[in-house]
Amino acid sequence: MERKIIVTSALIYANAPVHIGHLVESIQTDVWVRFQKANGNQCLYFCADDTHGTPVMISAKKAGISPEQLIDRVHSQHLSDLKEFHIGFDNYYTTHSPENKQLSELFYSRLNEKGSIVKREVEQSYCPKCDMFLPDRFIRGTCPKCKSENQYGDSCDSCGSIYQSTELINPACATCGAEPVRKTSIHYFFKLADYQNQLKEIVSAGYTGKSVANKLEEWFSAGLRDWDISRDGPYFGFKIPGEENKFFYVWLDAPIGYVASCKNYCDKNELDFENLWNSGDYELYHFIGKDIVYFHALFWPAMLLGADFRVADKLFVHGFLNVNGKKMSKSKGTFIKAATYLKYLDPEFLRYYYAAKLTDGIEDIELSVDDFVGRTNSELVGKFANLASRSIPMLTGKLDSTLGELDGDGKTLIENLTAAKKAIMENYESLKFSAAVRQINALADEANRYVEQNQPWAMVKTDLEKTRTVLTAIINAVRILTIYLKPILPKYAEKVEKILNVENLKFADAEKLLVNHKINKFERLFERIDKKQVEKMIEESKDNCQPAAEIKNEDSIEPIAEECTIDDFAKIDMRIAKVLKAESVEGADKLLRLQLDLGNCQKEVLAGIAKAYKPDELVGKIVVCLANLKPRKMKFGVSEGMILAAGPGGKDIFVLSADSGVKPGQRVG
RNA sequence: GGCGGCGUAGCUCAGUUGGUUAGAGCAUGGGAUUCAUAAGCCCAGGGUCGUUGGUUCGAAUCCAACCGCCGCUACCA
Repeated sequence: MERKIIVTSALIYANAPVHIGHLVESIQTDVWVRFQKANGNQCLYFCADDTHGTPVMISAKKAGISPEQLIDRVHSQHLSDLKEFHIGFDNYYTTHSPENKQLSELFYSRLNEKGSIVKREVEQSYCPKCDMFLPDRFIRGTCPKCKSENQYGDSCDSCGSIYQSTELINPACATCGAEPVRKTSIHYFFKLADYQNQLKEIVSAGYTGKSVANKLEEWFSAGLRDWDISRDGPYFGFKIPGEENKFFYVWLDAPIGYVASCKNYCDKNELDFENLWNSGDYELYHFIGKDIVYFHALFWPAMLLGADFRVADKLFVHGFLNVNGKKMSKSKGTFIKAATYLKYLDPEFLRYYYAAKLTDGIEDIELSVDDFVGRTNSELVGKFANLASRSIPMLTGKLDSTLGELDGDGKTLIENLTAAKKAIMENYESLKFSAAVRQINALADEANRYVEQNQPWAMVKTDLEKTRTVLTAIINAVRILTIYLKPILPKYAEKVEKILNVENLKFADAEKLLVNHKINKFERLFERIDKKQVEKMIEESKDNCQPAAEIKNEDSIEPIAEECTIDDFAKIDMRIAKVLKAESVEGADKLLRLQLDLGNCQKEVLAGIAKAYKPDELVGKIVVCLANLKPRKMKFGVSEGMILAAGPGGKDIFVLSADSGVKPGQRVG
């Protein structure tokens, strides 16, 4: 009987590009979804970008664009990267959507009606200059334990200790450098403890695997605390109904994004959302990493329960990715972006490698570069692709491209292959992909041994029809192995289907035989990895690993600022100035020291334009100077004003000038 | 400090309820081949299964302590 299944993988945060760590989960989920589909089940895969919160807001500010522009751009990058890895979403949406807003408000109002929301005053760090509350990650300072400088507000990278941001020595706002103050505000809290008993029931009914359930047991016995679900503005997110400057915390609307993505899909395809999500007709599973178990095993099901939505049947939790025995590292070049990988290597190699490593457990998985290269070349290329390559061209070249029938030995081989189907499918179903890959490899070994024992290359010289019989067995083996690998290698499977002149192989086809059938010309299925490609990829990752938002983009247009009056403008005294002298500043690579003639006075200005202009180019030039700017003491001297310029930065800075005729000292207005 | 997890060949990992000489792939060495993407086949070396005790006829497997790594959490049991 056909199963109906809805699957989600964790939403990807819109602050950075997709990297090979994200891909563990995308690939795990996609393989499982493709397995379900190839097994004749209906399976829908929903995901989205997680777009709200302070980090997105600040990244957008840094890039000089609006958060909406940032998340739009990142959304298309994410989706195209993931699609290149053949992640077959049925819908990849965004949390910044009307559906998500409406659902977030619905969840909130239902939770509120149940009395699960309370208000309470909290005291937090606040940056008076940026005019906003600061999450711990946006406070930097000296670690109170080991005195390392420039550490995050919650923990120290250097000694690993955990502390409160108030304990930091010399705390500073990460964006502007100002010292944060403590400030109180009313926050909304979700009373998680109200749902403790229901959550315990869900867990004991098998919501998670055993090791995660143990972890949850710890949390239960420690007691469930209220969860702070509001943030004060400015905050990029959804406004809390009835509030002017309060927003839902990003983690409130993020998981609702699963539901919103489903809703959006239903609306687009004229399906009944209630039936899909709430009726119980569909099995419902979330794939997540172990870092977000707390949210998905406690907050999220509690929210669903409180808002009268259906809770998922199971949580599938995986571990982290390590590369060469260590956490992914930007300095080592192992923090590899999906886009960088794609420049050098075939996405199916990574799919295969991850599948070969993934189990149903929460252990971290290890990507060892040497192992990756070795395994890809020996298994994917040497066993699977080569099995096709050593049989199919012989049939097309010497035997009219036509398969014959099987003899006794051939039948034995094929029966062994089909007999393994059940166990392989069970391993796919229970997320033991590594076991499935092992089994499939053993079958490929058997098929390669069969080739060796029958020596079609010798036989073809003496007995063509017997050779056809042998090749028919081998090519049927190729076909069955392809079926087994198809969830992992969809593109490879497509190529094989084309060569074998068959359509859309499914698991049900493993019992069928392809006999007396004409096939197409062979094409190479994979190219082996040259280790140099991997080295280049790692080399490139060493430099090129800035978050997407920090990459300057020339055509990004900053949104127009808040309205101001003519009086506001009058405060700003801009004057025409002539550059009398320009010199580089020793020890500073971005600054030039300019001597400006302002008609009745001169000013010395330090301008950050050294990357764009040489000193000589500026001498004699007419520029616009902000003349009444408070002088600022800098490391290299006092700057008495600033000159106006535009552009994204670096080499692309353009100093404003004026048409001929103006005189130094004239006011701009 | 507390709780949890992990520790099997140079590397990546299997090892089902305790049961013959602990397995696979990669890497290494040798051999026979040559259809194939320097692929495939056969053979070999390589492990005190973190350490030490215990339970048992029998332990990689169960128990305890310790060591090492990782995670959560913290002066509160």
